[in-house]
Amino acid sequence: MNYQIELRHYIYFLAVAEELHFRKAAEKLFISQPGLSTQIKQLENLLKTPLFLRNKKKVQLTPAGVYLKGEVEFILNHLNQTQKQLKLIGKGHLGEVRIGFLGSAMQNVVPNLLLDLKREFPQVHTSLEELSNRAQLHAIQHDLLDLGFVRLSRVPKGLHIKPVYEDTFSLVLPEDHPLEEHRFKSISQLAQEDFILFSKDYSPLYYNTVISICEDGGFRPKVSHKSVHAQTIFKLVENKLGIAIVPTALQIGFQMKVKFIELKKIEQRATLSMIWKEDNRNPVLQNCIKLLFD
Amino acid sequence: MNYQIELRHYIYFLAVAEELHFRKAAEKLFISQPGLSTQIKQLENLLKTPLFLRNKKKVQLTPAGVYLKGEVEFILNHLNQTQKQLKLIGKGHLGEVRIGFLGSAMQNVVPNLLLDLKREFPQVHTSLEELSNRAQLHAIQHDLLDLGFVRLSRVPKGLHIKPVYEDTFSLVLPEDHPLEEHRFKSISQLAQEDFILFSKDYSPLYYNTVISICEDGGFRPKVSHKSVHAQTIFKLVENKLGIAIVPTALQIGFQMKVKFIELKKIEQRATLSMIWKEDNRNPVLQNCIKLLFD
DNA sequence: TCTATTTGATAATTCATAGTTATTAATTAA
DNA sequence: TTAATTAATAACTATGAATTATCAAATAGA
Repeated sequence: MNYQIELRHYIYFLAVAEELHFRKAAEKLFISQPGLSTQIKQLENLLKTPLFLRNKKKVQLTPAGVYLKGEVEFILNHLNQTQKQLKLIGKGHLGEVRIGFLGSAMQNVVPNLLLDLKREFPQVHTSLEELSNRAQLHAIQHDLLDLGFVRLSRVPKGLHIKPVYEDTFSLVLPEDHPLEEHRFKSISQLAQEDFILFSKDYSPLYYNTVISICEDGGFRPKVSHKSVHAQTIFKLVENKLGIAIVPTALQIGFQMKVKFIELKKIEQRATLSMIWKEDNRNPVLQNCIKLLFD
Repeated sequence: MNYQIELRHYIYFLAVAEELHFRKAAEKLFISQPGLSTQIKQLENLLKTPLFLRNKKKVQLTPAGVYLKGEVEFILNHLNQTQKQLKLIGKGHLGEVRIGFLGSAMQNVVPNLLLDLKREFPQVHTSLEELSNRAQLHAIQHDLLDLGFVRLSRVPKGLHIKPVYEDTFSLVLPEDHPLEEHRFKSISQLAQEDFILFSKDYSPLYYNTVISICEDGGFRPKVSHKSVHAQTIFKLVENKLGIAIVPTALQIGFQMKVKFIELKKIEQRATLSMIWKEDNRNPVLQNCIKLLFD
């Protein structure tokens, strides 16, 4: 007499409480009547409370039995519901992804992903945070983030990286700059200008790419300012403190007195990549990755 | 592979989820480690969802596991409470309510409720526990508590909140403090004093209210100490380590060398609210709620 | 009153499986 | 490299759930 109450006891109890008849309840449970009788008696012993009054020809619930019936119904329901939810979570149809991104990813890739997610898995929550490349790396490695959108060519061990979007670069010039789009031939025309760039720290890949675009044009750019915000860079250009080269996607969504000249012929591209941790087991993440490659 | 999930599985799961270590969990359960391993694996098969990530030296919960842990905590607590209630009913008592409260509720609201309960339902048992706002929220959500008395303005989904008592605030000053009640005009007279407050963690609403009382008086209070016990706060004031602002009800029942000045003109009030879970099934709880609103 | 029938409980038995011990493979730390 | 520690696997043991067979008590019909 040293055992434990199990769900079996409650399930059997509920059957008897519903049928008020041991043989019928046993049939419904596909077990024999004596087995049921002993299990119910066991339950009563374990709870130290009689649940049924049986006077040989009539079975009825005690007040304690009535109370327990209600509770058992509730608990078994709750357990069922829990199991259903659990399966959804396991399949990634229910849950949360935490996404980090560079400002320039917000023009295009991230909003599309969010729309697709909403459509396919309406039960999935997303949390979004604009972060630098470096901050995203750190957050992903420390499990503060599931998915990042960065401009990097390589990534530390343990992380995956996959390019998702390639963009040309565009020149950013003050509106009244003498150089017009139809007269633009080569980057070398800008050898004497001051350049404003995203800081090397914010995105080393971007930084080096811009430098190499200029070097391919035969000069080393004079860098006058560095910034981490597109807004700031455009403002500086507007005020004629220099010119800039940025991923083309960035020009959407800003109202500034600047003009853009897309560098179509230049082979360097701004590559936006998706990064995540190899052993991240968030099932929602797997669905995000699938969504982005179908 | 045709068996059923039993409570045993959930109890074992919870132990592993808490320890994140199979051997230690097995010890706590007084069973062998291999037995535990097979039961957990069985549970995962039955639920068709992995609950743990085990890479031989580290055990951690999957998102599904995290969810299940919360649910299992709730269900096991609920079952425990049901068994307790059942025994009381079996003995002819009506049941039990478990009440949590902030210290300041003990001066007034809670004792009255207890007296009313005793008069109307002498068969009902009560268990009382002094807890912080946060601890009460947690306990109510996990069915460790039926009713809480807190100072909060809002409450998570699934819980009900109802204000039960509004109190003015009072200044607490050392007995020989130069400021006398009849010469008190405005809180701004105290701009230079050090303040002792209940810690923000204990009751964020209280904390912010006191800060805003001072800011309405035109200054930002210097906070020198924080505490979670009225006793301690009064002792600190007595020893001239600062002054305090507390709900007026608190002054009853302490013998200290401090004086109180009620802030009658100040619009902020200390609101004590009652909270409970929407789907709490304790029948006695409904009676408590009725008692407090008649 | 005497059967016949139906109820839940008891007794003896069987058998499924929870839990055991012994061992292994993988990982980390020294 | 070795030593120590982890969780998983394999073979087994023994607990106790469930079975069959039976009983005693209650009801209903003749």
